[in-house]
Amino acid sequence: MAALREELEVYKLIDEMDAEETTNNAISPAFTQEPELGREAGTDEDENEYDGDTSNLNTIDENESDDDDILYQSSGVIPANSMAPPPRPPLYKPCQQKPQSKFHTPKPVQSQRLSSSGAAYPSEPDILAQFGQELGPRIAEYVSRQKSVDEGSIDPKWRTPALPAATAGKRPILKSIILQPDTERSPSPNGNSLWATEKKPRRRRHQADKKDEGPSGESETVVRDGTAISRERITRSRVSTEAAHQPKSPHIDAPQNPPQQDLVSEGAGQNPDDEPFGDNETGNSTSVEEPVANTSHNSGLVKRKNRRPGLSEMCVPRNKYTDAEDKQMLEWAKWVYNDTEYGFWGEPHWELLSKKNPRHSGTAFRQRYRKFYDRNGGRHPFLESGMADQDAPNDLSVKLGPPTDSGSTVRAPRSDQATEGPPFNQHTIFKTIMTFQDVSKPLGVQPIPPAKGSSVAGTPKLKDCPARKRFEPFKKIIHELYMVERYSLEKMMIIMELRYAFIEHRNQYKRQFKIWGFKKHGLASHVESETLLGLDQADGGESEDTMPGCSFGESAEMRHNDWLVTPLLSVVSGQSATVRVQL
DNA sequence: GGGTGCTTTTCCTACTTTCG
DNA sequence: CGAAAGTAGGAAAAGCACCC
Repeated sequence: MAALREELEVYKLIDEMDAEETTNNAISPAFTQEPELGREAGTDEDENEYDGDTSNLNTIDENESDDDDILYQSSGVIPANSMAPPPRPPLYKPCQQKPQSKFHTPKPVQSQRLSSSGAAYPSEPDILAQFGQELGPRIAEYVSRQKSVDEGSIDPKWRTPALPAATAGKRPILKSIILQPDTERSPSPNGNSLWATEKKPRRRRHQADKKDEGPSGESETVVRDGTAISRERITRSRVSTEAAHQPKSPHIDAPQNPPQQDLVSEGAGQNPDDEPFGDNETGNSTSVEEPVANTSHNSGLVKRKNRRPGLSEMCVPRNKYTDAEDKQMLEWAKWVYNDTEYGFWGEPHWELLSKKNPRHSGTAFRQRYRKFYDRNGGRHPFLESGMADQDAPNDLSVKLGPPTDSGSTVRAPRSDQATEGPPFNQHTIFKTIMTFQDVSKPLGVQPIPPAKGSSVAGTPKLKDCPARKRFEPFKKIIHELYMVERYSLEKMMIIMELRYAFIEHRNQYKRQFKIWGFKKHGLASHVESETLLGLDQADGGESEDTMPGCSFGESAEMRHNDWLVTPLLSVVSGQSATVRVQL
């Protein structure tokens, strides 16, 4: 009992201290200490959970919260010395005293207990009788507080939602999900929780909504109306407006298969102004005769057919793949597969294909082919059925080809691709494409394995500006640091972060280096980067396509000024580096 | 440390379907 | 019939892992 009194005294002190704190800052302490509460609760839970003998828990409950344990010990229901480890640290009290915290979530088990039975808490006379006039009122007050924070008497719609994480991993699922709501929760006129997200009528697309809005959607509109042409794919593609208005074939009843549409509707009548294999660089004798795209048009925008509110009148036409392009791509894949040492799924030869047909990027070609590949049951379309079996091996050791010049080996196709796809007996590309349309399963049904390095857990959010735009103001600075001063990437990243608050992922730097041609390996690369930089300087040192809405704040302005590399560089590099760079 | 490949996510669009 | 909602596709961005 002496230990109990001592413990309660400590509680009192903490309570008083806490009361003072909560008047000024009620959220922060609760927020920071909440996890500790959960952790301790879980520990206790484990202790009780595997005790195996719940008879000692008497009538109240075997469910466990820290306060309950304290109360139980205090009430003598459970001998204090039976709890391991005794004595309990008095650290829990502040947590218990902060139920008003916004982050506090009542434990479902508590709610169940308290709400289901009015005798869950000892009555005040019982407490007084048990603890006497000295400690009894305090404990009664404590119990009263506990009752007050219990949401059992609160309308369900006003209750805070339970946090799954509060119970996951620490508490047995059964204990956390057994809510038995129908035992006590009174029906509400509208039982929906006020904390739940508002259910709005489904709108078409949130992006479209943003366009309807003012400032936030302004940049979008500007991009679409004004600078859309500057987008890389547009400038590169020079999309044919004629292609954008291709009449649909009336007998096409598979709207979800653009290749089929393209195949039928766009197969002829285009200007042969682009010979995919014109330079015969591939050495492929079966060159595609049909043109790939009409690149004579320089208008990147077409009038929107069904203009909706918030959308500009002009739009960028979809850069559809024509059947000729599909043919070209498949021929290209066949050639790469059979006659080259390129890594089949590697970027180089797809980029080369993109150079031949700039209407689509190399990545786009690869993705396009990937879909064909998937729809074909994980087989290359250009292979006969017999060969296809070799192409979709379960053995990962089987490779598609010899190592590439760069040393990278050709990867085997994904072994988990369906190997029982539809038979693929047609040899011609035309029939090949048509065969794809016969695949019963849509593309989405095809098994697509998660990437090894999938970032599903941390969903990447595209920033307001593409990386190219973000990097552009710092190009010269980065060049100076990375190429001239020869700082390592890591050090340069630190410098950029500390000095310019410019934080980018390491790979983003690498990617940008590749775009800019910044390579440290070899003098030629260095010269190349210098040349590239010089070209930009010829443009006035400004990026020609500064995206509206991309604000870099003061950091961006620094590119216009002389900047003196501060001793920070010396700190980072360990060398004397006071460099003045005229930008 | 630097470079590259592979994959997924996200954005934006066209097209189709549904509904008042 | 028109607008809204739904769906699929093209492309870029981004992260991770691997190799040199």
